[in-house]
Amino acid sequence: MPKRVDHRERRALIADALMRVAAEQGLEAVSLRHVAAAAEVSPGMVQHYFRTRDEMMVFALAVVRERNEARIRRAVEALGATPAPRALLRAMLAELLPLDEDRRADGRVALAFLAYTAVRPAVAAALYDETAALLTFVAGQIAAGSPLVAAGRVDPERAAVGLLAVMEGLGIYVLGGHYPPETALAALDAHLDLIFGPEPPPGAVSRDGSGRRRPARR
Amino acid sequence: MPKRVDHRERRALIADALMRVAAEQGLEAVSLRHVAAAAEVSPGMVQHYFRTRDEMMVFALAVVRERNEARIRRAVEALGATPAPRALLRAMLAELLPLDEDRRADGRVALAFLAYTAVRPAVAAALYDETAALLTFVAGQIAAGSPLVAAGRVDPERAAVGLLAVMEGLGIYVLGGHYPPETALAALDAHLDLIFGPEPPPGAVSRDGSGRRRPARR
DNA sequence: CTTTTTCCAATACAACTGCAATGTAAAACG
DNA sequence: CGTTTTACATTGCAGTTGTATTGGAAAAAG
Repeated sequence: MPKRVDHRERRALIADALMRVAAEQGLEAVSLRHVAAAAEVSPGMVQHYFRTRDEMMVFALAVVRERNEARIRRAVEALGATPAPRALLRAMLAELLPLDEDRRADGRVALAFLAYTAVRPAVAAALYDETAALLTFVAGQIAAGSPLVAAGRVDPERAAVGLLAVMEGLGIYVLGGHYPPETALAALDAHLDLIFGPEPPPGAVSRDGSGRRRPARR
Repeated sequence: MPKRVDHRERRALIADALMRVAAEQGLEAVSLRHVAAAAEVSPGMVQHYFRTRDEMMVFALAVVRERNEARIRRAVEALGATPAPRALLRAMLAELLPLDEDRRADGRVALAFLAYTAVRPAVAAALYDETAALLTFVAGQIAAGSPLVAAGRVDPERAAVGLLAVMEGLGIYVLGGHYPPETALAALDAHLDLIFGPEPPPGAVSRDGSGRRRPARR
């Protein structure tokens, strides 16, 4: 056997360059030569690891998903064991919002892929599982943490759909520059207020570390 | 003066073809020749009315905005005079969701433009005003219609941001095929339930024609 | 009629695209 | 050592892109 290189490392290097190109100029600018230039390698090398452009796209989409997953995991683990459901959800969803430049860049790519998969149903299927998994997790947290569920005022699954939609929508508005990050966070907290109901009466012990109930205006 | 044709009509014809191309194959497939073929005219004619591709894009973006605006207007006017705020919002937002094939097609184009403008900040500014106007309108309806506002449990502006985000996010999930339309509608209704609070006690007259509180599961 | 102005068609061109084919260097194996 | 297999680099090619240019047809104005 001849010269051996770490295949995964090379692909990661290229995918990284691809992400930069896509974040800066959009997915339509992702071409063999552009990516090669961004990665500072020869076009031939890119072609060696990705025989076709579609192959590159599929891999890049997987990278986007992995990054999101890693973000979620990190945010959740940072909370320690047995965090309060509301704090958990808040940390998780806030982590997925494009609140700094890194996440903005990833968000632009993710948005581009959303549009990309909208006209390529075959590729879109790769995203179903992620959403479904996230959905049942969020629904579980709501069911476990919101007193309004027992009162029959909140349906966990429907609320989870809405909560994820809020996150997604806020992300898009922030990416588009319609809202500043603080507004998005405020809206997210307000929505969590709605789902988890008013604060318990004074005297009760609150284990919720995140949700001050009336943050300063704007 | 020579041969005279209706300039606006021609541009509308071309824009219509452009929308079809964009809806079926994505914005990146929108080229002079593709659009010309879809409109069944010569490429030269397209070039005569849109000297550059960017000019075409800008016009198409305006078309998308106009269609949305027209949809909103129609939905609102269909409710007659002085509709209940909640019913008004529900009709408006439901109209903006991609629930049938026409709206799905428009939605795909709108989504593509979202990604498009995300890497072209100059063009994105055209969308600010629309969101801002919609936002203040929605906030006003919430302030006028939700008893929770007076109780200090709901901040109209924040709730409006969240409500629009829910709509946007649900639209994206539906477009991506993650949820069927009914799930999106159910989540929208559930969210309106949260904002507008529980139904008034029996005996009070409800003028809300749309929001049954517990629609059948799935 | 002629002139003038608009509408549009056709063509040309340089730049780019994805992809295939070919060539070369080097490292592991026998 | 040589052989073989992998890793890349280079080049070529057909197709598409946006845009400029050119030319002609047709209609209104004189």
